[in-house]
Amino acid sequence: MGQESSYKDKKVISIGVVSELTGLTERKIRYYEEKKLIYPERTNRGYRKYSFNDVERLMEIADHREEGVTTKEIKYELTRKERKEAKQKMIKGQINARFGIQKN
Amino acid sequence: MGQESSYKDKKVISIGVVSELTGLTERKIRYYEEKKLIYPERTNRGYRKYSFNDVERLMEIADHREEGVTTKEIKYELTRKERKEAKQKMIKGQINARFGIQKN
DNA sequence: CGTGTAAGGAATTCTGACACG
DNA sequence: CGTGTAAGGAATTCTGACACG
Repeated sequence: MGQESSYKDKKVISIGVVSELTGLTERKIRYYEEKKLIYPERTNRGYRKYSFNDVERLMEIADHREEGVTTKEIKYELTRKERKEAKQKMIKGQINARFGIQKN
Repeated sequence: MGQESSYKDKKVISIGVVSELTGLTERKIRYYEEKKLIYPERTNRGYRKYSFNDVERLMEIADHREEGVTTKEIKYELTRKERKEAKQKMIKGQINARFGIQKN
């Protein structure tokens, strides 16, 4: 429970497949990286690798772009959203620490 | 609940990445496919694509091979295991159909 | 049977740049 | 600013085959 993210976060998808999955051109995907909206990893040889989370994020980005939202604004939104989620996670951690299942 | 498999089953990983993930050579991975131990999909251009499930399966195969189990025997084991899981799933489905949450 | 390897070709991905607006 | 495209090179993947055992 609460740790089913292992697959969703693993960076293993090539840009070509991400392009198919999202409908975005590779050019756009690379551009959003340049603008720090997304952070793929790299293989030894420098090929980009994305996670399913990245794919979802790219689809959100695409939706916003279609509505005319600039990359800068999208970045702001995305960052805000992340802070919020990180906070939720932390609170949950604190609760578990006091009332949750003991680890030993 | 019970349908978190979407990522695990999606075929999106190239053979090169699968090779890194499993430690198997591409030759071996292709051979296991030839022997029907695994069923990757293909991109438009014919490149193999694997799921995380396939990766796990390959690691099981690797373990068995290390112990000297032949591909034929492994295939038998894997098939048996699948039948078992399919059965569980079906039973669960029947229970839900009678006592589970209504769909309409 | 299971796996390595060299072979040749086709498709992928990468970067930096010019273009348009 | 956001995206297309042509450019040249490097790395990936594919198949069929020969090798060994």
